[in-house]
Amino acid sequence: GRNYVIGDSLARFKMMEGREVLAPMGWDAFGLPAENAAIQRDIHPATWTRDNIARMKQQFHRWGVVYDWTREVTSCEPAYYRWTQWLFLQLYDAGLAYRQAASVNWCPRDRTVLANEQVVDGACERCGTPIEERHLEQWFFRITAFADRLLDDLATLADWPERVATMQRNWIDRSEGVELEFEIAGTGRGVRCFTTRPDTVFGATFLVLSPEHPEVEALIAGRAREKEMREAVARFTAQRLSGKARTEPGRDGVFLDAYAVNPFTKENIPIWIAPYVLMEYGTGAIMAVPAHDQRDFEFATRYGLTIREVIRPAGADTTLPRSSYSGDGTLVNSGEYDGLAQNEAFERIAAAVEREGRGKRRVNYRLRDWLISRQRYWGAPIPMIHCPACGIVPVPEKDLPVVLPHDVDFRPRGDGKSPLATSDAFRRVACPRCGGAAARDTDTMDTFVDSSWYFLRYLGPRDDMRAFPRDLCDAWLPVDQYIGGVEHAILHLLYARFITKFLHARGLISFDEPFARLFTQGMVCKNGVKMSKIKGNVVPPDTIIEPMGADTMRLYILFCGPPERDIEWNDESVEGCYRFLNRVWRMYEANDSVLARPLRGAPRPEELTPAERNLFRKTHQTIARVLGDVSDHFRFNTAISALMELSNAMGVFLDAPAGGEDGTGPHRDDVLRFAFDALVRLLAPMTPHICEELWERTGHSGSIFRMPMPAADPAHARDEMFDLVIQVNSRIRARESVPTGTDAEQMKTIALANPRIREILGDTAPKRVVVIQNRLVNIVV
RNA sequence: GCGAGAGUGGCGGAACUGGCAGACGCGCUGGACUUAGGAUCCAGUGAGGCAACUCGUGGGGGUUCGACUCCCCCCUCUCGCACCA
Repeated sequence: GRNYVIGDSLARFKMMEGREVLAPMGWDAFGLPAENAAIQRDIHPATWTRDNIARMKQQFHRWGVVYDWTREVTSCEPAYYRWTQWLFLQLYDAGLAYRQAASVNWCPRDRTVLANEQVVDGACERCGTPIEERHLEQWFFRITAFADRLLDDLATLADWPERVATMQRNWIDRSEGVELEFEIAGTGRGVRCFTTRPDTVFGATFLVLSPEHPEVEALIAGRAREKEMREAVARFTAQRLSGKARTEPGRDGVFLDAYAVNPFTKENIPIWIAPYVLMEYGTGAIMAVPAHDQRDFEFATRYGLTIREVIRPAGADTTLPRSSYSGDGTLVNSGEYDGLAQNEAFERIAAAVEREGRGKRRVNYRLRDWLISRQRYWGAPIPMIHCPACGIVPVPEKDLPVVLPHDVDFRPRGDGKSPLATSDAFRRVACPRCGGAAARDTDTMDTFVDSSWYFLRYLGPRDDMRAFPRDLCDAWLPVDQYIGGVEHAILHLLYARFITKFLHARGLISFDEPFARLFTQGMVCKNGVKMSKIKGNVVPPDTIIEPMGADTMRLYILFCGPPERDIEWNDESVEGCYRFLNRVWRMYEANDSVLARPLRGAPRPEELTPAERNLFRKTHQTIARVLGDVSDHFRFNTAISALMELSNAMGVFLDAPAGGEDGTGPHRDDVLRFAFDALVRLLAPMTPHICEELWERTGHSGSIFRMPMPAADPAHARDEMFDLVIQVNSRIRARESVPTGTDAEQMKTIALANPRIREILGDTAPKRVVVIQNRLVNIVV
């Protein structure tokens, strides 16, 4: 709920600052969590989802969180997913949606495939079940075509948290290098290796292939140690599937009794297989340079393979290193390249490789294409048709949406097929191309497809002619302020960026990033752990709202810490917020005869008594602080403490006698009205209910949220006097009240004349006197 | 291992550009009003001395008249990535 409270308070605040605010809400309603919950309760996912939406809407209402409900979108409604399907067709048309047999992540419990991004530590992100590997035909989106732009444009997202940008950078993980072919001695075949360090090629003293590398079979077959080698391959594969290889990185390996030729040294170098080389990355084979790669070094050490130093750090004359060296240096033992700086050698060797046709420069990414098909019921059907005559045929745009049938056995099956496959009514279709009998694709799309474009739909939520109105999107988007949790750092936020870039590249929108500013709020914890239903440590909002009101809950959430940090829930601190709101209310009640009439014209400071001027000034100071804290940095916590200070100052003011030295004068009521008016307006975005009520009771008509924020006048916020701190050798020895703006020379005189200071100094002459205007004097002796 | 963030009273947290450390709130102590207080109000509240003063922002160095803030080294915690060639 923290997310919504921050967002709502900010939206209300920006409105009162005079901004045009669009705060919409949508339901990412398809997907596994809803579907699993529904299956568990034996009800239809549609029913479960509808009830949940109703419940959450009611929650928002109770919290005082308002959205523009005329723009509500729901991803599981045909009116929405029709356009998700349209998006699929756009990608297909552009050649960016393709079907491929691939070894995929299969969750045996959810009975579906998962995207790489949804696999955490070898287990299903949702249910924690270890994933299995399956070989299936699946739909992919070619996100890798945008890898460079997704990576490079992170630099333009200045208002994104560094943390999130870094996570995306790591995820995409671009590396530049060379793909180089090594000939297998005596066969005429070759093995291609990707390396980011072509400059170390003279130090490549062996090759390592992934156990799944296609060349392995040919190398093993018919060899003397064939049986031993096959067993090793099986063992390595088992290790990888069990996830052991991830958690216990080892340096196991087996020599294949075969050699390759290093194209630069012309030596025969042994070929090994080892599980530390991954088939999924690069070419599934590496040239091992033990002197300059720690993994290769450990491997070579274990099996007694040659370690040849080819990069020497400046100023050092090491021979064989005790560990690998991956830093800068110049080349040695590298023939004609000896003496070159490492980066120079990179270029020269890469050029030589290309010239001689042994390979080419290449860029590799860790990012893989996005696997989007799911063998589950609760999702948008993939708008494709399989025709025995024509092959794969897209559903014509005019036939969208492909409606998800309601009456289907929606439980997942174990055979790798979608529940939709059981529905003949759904599956059977005439081929749009030849008219013959054909079958619909029965998989559904990953929910992250639904949520990758929803922000466009907010500009035309009921439009049934197009997915989004371009003119409005160009005017309003990208989203000015996105507020969410870090958990979306790579999944949702990367996909949404990809789709936006795709639509931009296709000329359908004129911006190419979806979210200009991103704010990731911290988690709410209790007893040190994240509040979650699974942990069972959730404080139900109603236990706060029932006795103390929604405003108290909102205020506490905003007050208890900076919004980007995690907060620790504390029941007792909540009551402090409740007390504050009660104090404000009682202050109104005790002065209702004064406050019932609104202020007409701000008080003029020159007509006020000192006590009145104090409160008047404090009010201006508070306005400045609150506007500054909230507007730029969402620092509601310090804004609220400023408002508490103002309320405390008003308490003191109300206790002041009429007349006299410290008393109030004829303008008392106006000063009080001015302060109370500011307090209520500044507080309103955070605690809307009580402030709206107070606004009405203090003689105003119309909603407070149609009113502007009060403005701070720096001239009126300025303190008349300040505490001059007098230090001797940087230790505070005295202080004196002095008019603001007293010049440096005067400050020095005052400090040196201070009796306490004279006593301390005696007849020692100051060596130096440091004066900081409006702050302090430091006398160095 | 790599990357990001954090470390301040009993607790959550303040401190602008290097200038009064601990704002604001919680808790605690004492008092007032009360049949009562878990309501409200007042006072106090970093530690030691109980005065003058001294010590205090994870630890150790440094720069400076002056460091929570800047620089170097180290420790701890949280999060993310992790055999990416």
